[in-house]
Amino acid sequence: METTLEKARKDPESMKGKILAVARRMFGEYGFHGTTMRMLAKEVEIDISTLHYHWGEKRDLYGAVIIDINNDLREKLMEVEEVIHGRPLKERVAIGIDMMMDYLFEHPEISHMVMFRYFAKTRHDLLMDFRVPEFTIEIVRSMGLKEDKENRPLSMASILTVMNSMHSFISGEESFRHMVKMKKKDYVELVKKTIKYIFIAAFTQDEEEEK
Amino acid sequence: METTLEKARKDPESMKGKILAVARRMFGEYGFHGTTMRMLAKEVEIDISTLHYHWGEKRDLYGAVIIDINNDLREKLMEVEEVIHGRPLKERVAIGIDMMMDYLFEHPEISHMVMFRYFAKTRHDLLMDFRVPEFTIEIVRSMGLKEDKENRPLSMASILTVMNSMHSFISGEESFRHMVKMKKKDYVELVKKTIKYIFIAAFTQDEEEEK
DNA sequence: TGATAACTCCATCGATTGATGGAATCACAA
DNA sequence: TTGTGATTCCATCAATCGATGGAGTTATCA
Repeated sequence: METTLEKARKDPESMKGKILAVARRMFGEYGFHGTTMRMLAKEVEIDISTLHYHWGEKRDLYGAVIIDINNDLREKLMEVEEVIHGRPLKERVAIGIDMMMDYLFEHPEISHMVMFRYFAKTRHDLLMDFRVPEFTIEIVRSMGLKEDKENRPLSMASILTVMNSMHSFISGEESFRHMVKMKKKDYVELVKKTIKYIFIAAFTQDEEEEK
Repeated sequence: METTLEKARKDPESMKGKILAVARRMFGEYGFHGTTMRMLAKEVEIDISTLHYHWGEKRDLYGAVIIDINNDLREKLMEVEEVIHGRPLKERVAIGIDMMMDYLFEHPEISHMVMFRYFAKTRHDLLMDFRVPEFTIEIVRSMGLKEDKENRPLSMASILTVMNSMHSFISGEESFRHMVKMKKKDYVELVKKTIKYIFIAAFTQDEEEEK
């Protein structure tokens, strides 16, 4: 049976699709409690009961948003992996960062949602998680970092650090861009440059030492 | 005249002080909309109207929390600066990270609140900001990073990256610790080790090249 | 001791929240 | 056209939200 989420993903122009898109954006900006069903309804220009008709209760819609973003992230990561496969480490890091940053800047609600899930609690238990553990391990493998028992935690934590740094600059753009007084385009370039500046040096330091 | 916040900071055992401490923790965990006045009252074991008696309306209390945390952060940064002053770059970075991580792990609500202010919006306008721009510039100066017109944005963005990485691992401990399957103590050590592994290499790469 | 201020809680308010029943409308196959 | 299911909206609900008035209690000091 086709689920509501599958319908919404297949046809973004449908009512279910429109609602899902708005929910991604609003839940990302205001969080679960900060977003009201009436805000969502008003944004889609429908009645609040139409919202419930399509998606059931609030937490179901929120859960659908998380699953939806999980799917998007997985697709993107696989795409990145195909491109960087076989290249030298320095290139793998640089290309991976560039591709992910371009993608996340186009879909900032992904970073917003990920940050919210990591760092905020909800009054009710919403037991739906991003698949970050699996993703992290896959990236460690894809990047060819050390996976022996000794170094595996360091590798995983390093990947988490670079992912979090990306999400931070995307999600916190409003705060940080004002801070460096830049226009959108320059901010994007600065952030990409900075993250590559930091993490290429970090990830290649062992290779450099061996030379 | 002594403000309510000053009283609360001066005497943490007073009712105002207790409320402020609980508010820091709860607002940090659940955010502005996720925290209700009744939750706070219940946690302090007082009536909700006693809450209003001491702190006025909700956004005033929230604002006091932000100012309070700003004060704490400023004090800590000055303390770090005193310690690292005059040491070589590699030591400045290592000590700075160690001191800040120890401090933030002791007061995780600081990281929670900072993350919330960066990445989440509220339905109402709460125009109170952390003094991150000033702090960032001070750290760039304290660390002795390049401040010429060419490199200043990169230096600021790099400091933002390391600060955000620290806050991320503190605030996201619940998510990330489960991911690496570690006990608290080991997690703390892993995170400190990882951040130093990454950022010492990053911040000293220009020096290394010059050699 | 008595007067005053500071404090705490009970009861309650109006506004907003998530959610639903049912009538009206639409799309479309028979 | 007619009938049927899908869709949309109006009206409304109970629950919860932030906030307040006022009575009762405690602390302070002359």
